[in-house]
Amino acid sequence: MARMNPDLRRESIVAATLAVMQRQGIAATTVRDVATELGTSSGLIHHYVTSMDELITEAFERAATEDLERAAAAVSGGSDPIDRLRRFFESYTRADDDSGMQLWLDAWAEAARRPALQQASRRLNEAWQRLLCNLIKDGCAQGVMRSEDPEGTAWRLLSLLDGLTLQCVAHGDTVTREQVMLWSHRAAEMELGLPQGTLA
Amino acid sequence: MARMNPDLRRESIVAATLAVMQRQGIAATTVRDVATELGTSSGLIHHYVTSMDELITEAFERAATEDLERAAAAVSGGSDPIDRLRRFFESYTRADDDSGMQLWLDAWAEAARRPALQQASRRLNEAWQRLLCNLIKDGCAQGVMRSEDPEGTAWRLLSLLDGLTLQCVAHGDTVTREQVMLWSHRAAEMELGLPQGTLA
DNA sequence: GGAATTATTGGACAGGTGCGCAATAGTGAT
DNA sequence: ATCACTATTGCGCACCTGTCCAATAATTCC
Repeated sequence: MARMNPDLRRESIVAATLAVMQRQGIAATTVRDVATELGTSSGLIHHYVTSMDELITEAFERAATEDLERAAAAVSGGSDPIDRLRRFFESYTRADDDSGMQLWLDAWAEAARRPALQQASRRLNEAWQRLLCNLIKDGCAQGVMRSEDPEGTAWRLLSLLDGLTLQCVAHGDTVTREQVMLWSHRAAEMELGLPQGTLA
Repeated sequence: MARMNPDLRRESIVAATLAVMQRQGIAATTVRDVATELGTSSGLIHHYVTSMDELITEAFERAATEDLERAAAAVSGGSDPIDRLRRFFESYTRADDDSGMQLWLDAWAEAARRPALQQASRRLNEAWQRLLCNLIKDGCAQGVMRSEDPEGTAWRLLSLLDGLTLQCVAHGDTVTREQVMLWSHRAAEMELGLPQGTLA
């Protein structure tokens, strides 16, 4: 393989790791698979990374951070709090792609056994909650939403979304994507004192 | 190891597998670990079981089925629908033990890659939903609960519980057990038209 | 140009994996 | 007491795992 700028090489290794993780799952991702994905030797991976655990954590962190930033960007483009909330739900339930949620399922399951991964997973989950929570606080300040406990409201809406989406991704069709959308919209309307159908 | 009745031996193998799974996680459960747990040789396991996948699926199915039956028994001991619903929540959030939920996290993550496990996980998830759904229908028929869509209500309450409990188990304390209890109670009261505090 | 640096290779290492199989040792029937 | 039966053993097989390291090749600096 052609010699490459160290920073770019590191990038490409993380990207390849992520691709393998999404295809095979976190637990089944090996150094050799990453090397093959990249078209290089396995020794090269360890020249840039001290352990497999570190690499996996970094790849997960990268993917989850990008998803979060994409959502934050979509939200901040909204014209008002209601519109921003609508955009939040849209970017959370990306109908075209299960692999993002599958990665989260893997991370939650592995968290108990991989401290570094747990830390990353926890930090990013809290960041999602904060994004939603700030959005709600804004809506309350502007008088278009009502919530006695924005922190709790954010956790409840996020957990409902997680629980419902989980059913879609893990089991196929116990719950449909349309139901996830409809039900989480209605829950948000109830929680925030919005007229039914506001988010539809 | 002493010779044993084949049926009992099979039982003991599944039980040992479950113990290892709860300690180390589904993905990290090996034939040799099960044999050691049991105090026998690894060859014996394969004399009763054709593949490791089959064994793991069977052990998960066993554990989840027992949990479900325990919950069903607790529920059916309730004096009226409200009491039964209270018992449902109590048996779902067993504060003393994370290992049950950890097993579900593992199962949901592995489901996409292990068809047999997916089938079991899905079937048992649906059975939990049915237990709750029947409880709600009963309550509606007796006029003490209100729900336009018991099926959907059951999925929403279950998913909220899953999403919240997931945070407890995977991340430690992003959400506390008290919050899981309080918030799921309140959600049920809202969904079913019960006065606030009915389930406390 | 030559020299120093370092990205990259490919294989060695110790250990772990599921599975299969001949040999052994209990058990119950005759 | 001898038989057929089978539960149980313990090891062998081929393969996979993360990690390490000497050798090689490409690059940069002087």
